[in-house]
Amino acid sequence: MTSMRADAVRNRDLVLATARRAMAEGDMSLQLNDLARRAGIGVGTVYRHFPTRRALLESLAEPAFTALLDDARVASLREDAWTGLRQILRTLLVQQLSDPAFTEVISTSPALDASPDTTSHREAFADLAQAVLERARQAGALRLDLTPDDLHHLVCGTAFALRLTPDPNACLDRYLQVLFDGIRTTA
Amino acid sequence: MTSMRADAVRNRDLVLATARRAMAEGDMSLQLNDLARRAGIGVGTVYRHFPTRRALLESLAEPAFTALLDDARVASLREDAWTGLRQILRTLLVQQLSDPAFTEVISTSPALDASPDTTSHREAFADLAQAVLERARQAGALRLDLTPDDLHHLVCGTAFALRLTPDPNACLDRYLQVLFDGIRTTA
DNA sequence: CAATAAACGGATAAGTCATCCGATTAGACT
DNA sequence: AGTCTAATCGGATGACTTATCCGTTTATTG
Repeated sequence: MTSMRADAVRNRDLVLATARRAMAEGDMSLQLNDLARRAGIGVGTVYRHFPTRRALLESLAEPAFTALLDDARVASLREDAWTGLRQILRTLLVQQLSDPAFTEVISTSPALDASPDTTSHREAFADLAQAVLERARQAGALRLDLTPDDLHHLVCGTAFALRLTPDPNACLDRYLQVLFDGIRTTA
Repeated sequence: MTSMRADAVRNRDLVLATARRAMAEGDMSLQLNDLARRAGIGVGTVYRHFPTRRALLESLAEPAFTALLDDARVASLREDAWTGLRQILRTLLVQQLSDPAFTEVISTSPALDASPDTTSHREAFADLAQAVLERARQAGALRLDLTPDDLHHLVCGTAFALRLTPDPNACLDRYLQVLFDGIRTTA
């Protein structure tokens, strides 16, 4: 079994924790040198664990992805496909509002150099979303000209709109409603 | 009359042209040092005309703003307020798809250090939009819980969604329709 | 407790940002 | 045309950020 050395694990977690703290303080720059200094470890160590800003982002987004998947699994089992779809859309918005790293990962085309974890999370979610979407379509009232990708883009767009807002959480359900009404078939 | 020196005007235009060329080539970084080199003028000259990346962006966005205003004036005079509103929303999307600088300016809260031109353009547009919105509301069928700002955010969100797309122009009218249906009153 | 592969850390080369100020020049005035 | 001067120019430069490399240290294994 090829496991990581204890100090490596410790330092990796330390970087992640420091990065989260920095983001919570409003510093989105995620400068790896700066994180190293803040975490009290060497720059080389940080760069070894996270060769790029992007790699760090994906690791930061990991828990949000897990939460999203858990939620989507529940949602996909709901009796009413529309309710399930709504729940998934809402969770996507909520996660984006609460986690900038997740936002950046989910709002970007799957990168070629993405971590295996990120890729598999994306695929797992895409499958769940597609299933719910399919059921919702069969239940009627979903626009015919919307692909799963379209919906993905539109949700990210709605999250973007919310971020422009002075109080995103206050606007969440209103904007979600606009999106939701928009993806119904027009009479 | 306090006019600019001829060489100053020339160099300013040169920087703008160089920046546009760079953006057309897909380089969004707008590094002022780099632009200076490309334009064949001194760094100091570039920084004098455009102290920040933001100032440059606003100048680049100027023509798009003018086009938007021209269009909005026409739209606001239309018989049918809904048609006018739709036209304005569409133009906002089209301009954002064709001009990244405009996109960045319009998708941002009015900055305190914004140029007078940008500020007055924004205000003029806000007035026109508000008027059309008001008429559309009276014509019925517009959600009651949407402020002009909400609509602004949602349009920028839709533009963001379009940018995630492989072929934004192909999706434009589809996504616009989703937005448009979303802002109607639900039955 | 040695052996060693893995991980550490920080000096540093390369690249970017933005300012400052001596040199230059456009435009006004004679 | 020639002179003056305030406006503009340009690039050397210092501060800052990025990312690598490699000698040193340490966790793990038997």
